[in-house]
Amino acid sequence: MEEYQDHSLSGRVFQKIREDILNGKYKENDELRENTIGKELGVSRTPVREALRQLELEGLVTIIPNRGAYVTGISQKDIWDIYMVRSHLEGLCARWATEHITEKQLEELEETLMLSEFQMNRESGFSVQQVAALDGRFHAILYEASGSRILSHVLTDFHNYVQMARKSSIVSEERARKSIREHRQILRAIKDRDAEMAEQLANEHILHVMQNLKKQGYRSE
Amino acid sequence: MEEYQDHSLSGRVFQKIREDILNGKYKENDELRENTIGKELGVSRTPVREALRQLELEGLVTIIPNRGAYVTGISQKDIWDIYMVRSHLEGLCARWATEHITEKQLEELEETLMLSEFQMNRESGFSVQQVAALDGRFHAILYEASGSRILSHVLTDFHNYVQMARKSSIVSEERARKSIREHRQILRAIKDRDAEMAEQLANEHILHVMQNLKKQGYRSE
DNA sequence: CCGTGTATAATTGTATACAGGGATACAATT
DNA sequence: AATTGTATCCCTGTATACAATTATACACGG
Repeated sequence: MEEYQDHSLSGRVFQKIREDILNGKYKENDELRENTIGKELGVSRTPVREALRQLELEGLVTIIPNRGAYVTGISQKDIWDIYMVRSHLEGLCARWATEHITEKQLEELEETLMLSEFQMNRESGFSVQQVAALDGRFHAILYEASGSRILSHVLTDFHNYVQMARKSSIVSEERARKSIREHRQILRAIKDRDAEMAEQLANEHILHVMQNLKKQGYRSE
Repeated sequence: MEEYQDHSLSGRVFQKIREDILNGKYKENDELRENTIGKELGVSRTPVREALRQLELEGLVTIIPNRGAYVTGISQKDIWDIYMVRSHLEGLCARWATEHITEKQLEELEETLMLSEFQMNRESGFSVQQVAALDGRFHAILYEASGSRILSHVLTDFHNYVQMARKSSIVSEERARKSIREHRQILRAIKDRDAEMAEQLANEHILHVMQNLKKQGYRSE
């Protein structure tokens, strides 16, 4: 989708700065000087500027004209808010997906889910990385299946946000298993063409993820 | 909020191109050449580039590396989708606003609403421009009052989208009156600290706006 | 000692220059 | 005639240069 970013310098700079903000290298209110960042990354100011302007639009950076760019950061409350918003929208997404999903997408969901279940049952234990990637994939397919560019766009954005920001938080095995079971239920509802049920399940699924995060005592820094 | 844009050239270019996409000057799949646009606006390529990169993030433009920027546009379905998403989120927003609103914000809402009602009762007829502006203001205050940067951000974005895109559509006097009555009800629910009611009313409000638009036979081009 | 004003440095804003990739047109070959 | 190769032009990607604005330091006056 946005893979093109890898090909352009500004794209890579964009991703790098974004990462550095979300994982805390740049902290709240830090000043992001174009020259400094450029030298650090071995590029000129131009790509850095373009990246900063994009980050400004995403809300991660605040630009004061003729003054500079400052890290806005993303607070713990922001994370909770995103989960609340997501819970509503993932519900809507599951509903629409139920109505628009293609056979191919159903298969992809099934495959992703089976891989997840397989990962969880490996004797040698499961790879957190792998499970997280599969989780992301499951949701991404669902977004796509909603048939709504708009909805998909905003959900993908939010997903990225929390995905990166919660990397530090530990995912318990118990929660991982439960999460996959919930995915399974959602998929079943979609296959049954029960939009109402899919919506409710997806809605609750996000709330559960959030509750788990809260229980684990997530802290932003 | 984003008024700074007015001060920088790239900001103005950004707004200009965005406007020209939303009001149809640039049509779907049109190629946006940096040089051409730059010459049209009397600026160099640099601000144009920055603007295009930002628009790409907003989803209005698609950039193919080493090829160019193309208008993605916003279809009629996109508009409906936005209204559906908004209806969910405005509900959530009203709920949170009920819990977080300040006295000052309550007063601002009241004032905005009274001005709207005044506009509608003028003997010389009402100014569509004015009423639309007040409508926007009412919602903006509500977004702010939610106390959620995240929610406010996404709702503002969507509001701008449809605001600009539906400029062509005619707003009936009947609908305008009804809309203001609905605002009045929402405000009452918030004042009563009835979050449940506020959520439901705000939710329905957006759906009504959408239904009205549909009835008027909105067409994208 | 504090505030104000001015000069200077640093940083952003914009334009231009240069390098590289892709499209098009035309020629050559099959 | 069709397809492929190649040269050229145009456009984008990046760097650099120049202009404008803001921050900093220091001197001067109160």
